Amino acid sequence: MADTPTPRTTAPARSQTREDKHRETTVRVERSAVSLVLERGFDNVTVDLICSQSGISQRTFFNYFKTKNAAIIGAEAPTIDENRARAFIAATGDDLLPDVLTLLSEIGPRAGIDEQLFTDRLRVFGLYPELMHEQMERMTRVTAEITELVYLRLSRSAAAHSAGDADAAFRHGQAELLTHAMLGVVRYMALQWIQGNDATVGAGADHDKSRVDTPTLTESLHRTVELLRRTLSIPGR
Amino acid sequence: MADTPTPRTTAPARSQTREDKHRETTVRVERSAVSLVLERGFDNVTVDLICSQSGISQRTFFNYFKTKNAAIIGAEAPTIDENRARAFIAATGDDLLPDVLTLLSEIGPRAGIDEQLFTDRLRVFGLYPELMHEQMERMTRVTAEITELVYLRLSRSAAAHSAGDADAAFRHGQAELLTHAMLGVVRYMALQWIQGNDATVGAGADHDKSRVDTPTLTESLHRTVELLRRTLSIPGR
DNA sequence: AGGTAACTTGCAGCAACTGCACTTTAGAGT
DNA sequence: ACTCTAAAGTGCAGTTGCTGCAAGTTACCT
Repeated sequence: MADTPTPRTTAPARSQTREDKHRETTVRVERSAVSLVLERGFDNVTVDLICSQSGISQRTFFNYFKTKNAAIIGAEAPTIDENRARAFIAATGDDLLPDVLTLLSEIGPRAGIDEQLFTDRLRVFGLYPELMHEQMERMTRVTAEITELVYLRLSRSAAAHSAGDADAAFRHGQAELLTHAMLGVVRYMALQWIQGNDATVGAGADHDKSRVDTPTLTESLHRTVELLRRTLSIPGR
Repeated sequence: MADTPTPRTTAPARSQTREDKHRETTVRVERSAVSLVLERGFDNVTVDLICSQSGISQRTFFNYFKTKNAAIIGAEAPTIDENRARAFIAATGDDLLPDVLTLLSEIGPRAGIDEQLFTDRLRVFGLYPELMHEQMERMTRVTAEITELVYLRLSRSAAAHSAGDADAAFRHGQAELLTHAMLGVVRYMALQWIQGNDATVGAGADHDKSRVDTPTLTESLHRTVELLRRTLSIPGR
């Protein structure tokens, strides 16, 4: 993404460039939205409330976010990191499943995201499943891209012994199927993770807002992959 | 719920029992909604329009359906058929994957549904993915039940050589994971199917509303299972 | 300093949805 | 057949999410 290409002619240490301001208000509003939902419940939070809390007009709110929910679950549309995508295709063909999972789980939590906001949002997801579903739905928007990547990877590892059109079509089907199945697994992971987080939150007293032992994405990823491996060996016997 | 236990004292061939009427108007409104969306586009169909078309007041509409979308995608909450559930658990442990898939794909299209309405709705799903997502989301509501069933099935086939608590927990994890993964596969199937249907619809002229060669649920199910089998043998090598 | 385009905002309005109070009607008892 | 009651249908008023338009305000460039 190259965060600040600064195409401006003069690019000194300006105090408040336009984009900075935009990002700033975006996160400010999102924080307001999330914390308001947490403390008053979804139904008792109106857009107007979020607005006054964030110091913007309602009209501006809807310039920033398409919907009220978008402010809560996050404005940024989930996308795939170019580099990771490249790495994914280039990797050796053996550990496909875990690789796909990794790729998928990395489109959710974006890089430089506000830590507090992130965990709060997670708690919101735990409380209001519909919102999480919406988030998952947004993730499925990139299904096509993922499928393409999986297809490329499959083609790479199979290049040696098959190159017919039929095979290509077949592999495309595989890619699609695999992607959807793995998306389901990601959903499982997300649920597990949220549950785990909720538990630790519940266990620790209110004052303990410091970092508890969050299971780490990589950890639960490994666990899931292992479980998946052991599970999938069953049906074929 | 044993569809017509008729707890009434007098249960002769009454012309229009209360429930009959309710079901009747329900389907009437749903038909109006779906066909209106098809001919005018989602955004150009208001609840008021659907109401006047169906001869009910708006207030009544919202007594029948929770939301506008509910009228379009169908009011009936997807549930699992008791008998099928029983059969699923009782089945031999070998063909788990296809069985789960079958079970899942049968919670969508309900038994005695209006044929025309069904296919029209499918076309709507093709046109407006958000609606299909909503439908899928409703399906995921029964995740817990499915998971339980899968768990029971797993336990049955594994009963011989393991009964520890740890094993039970493990199997529960498996069940959950499997359910979510298979839900993803169902999503894949649904998409494939809709695509196929759209194609045939596009090919046939407008007047040809008779039954074309719809791929049949069982057919595409078999194909999917086969593909799944062949695909899953890859990652483990 | 001045100008232009982007950002912000108020306002007016539509559509989804809800609570409340009232009428209508189906179904049970007599 | 008549009544009585509870359920179902309806009108109305109000809230909330969201949009278009026409201004005002601000940032940035020359």
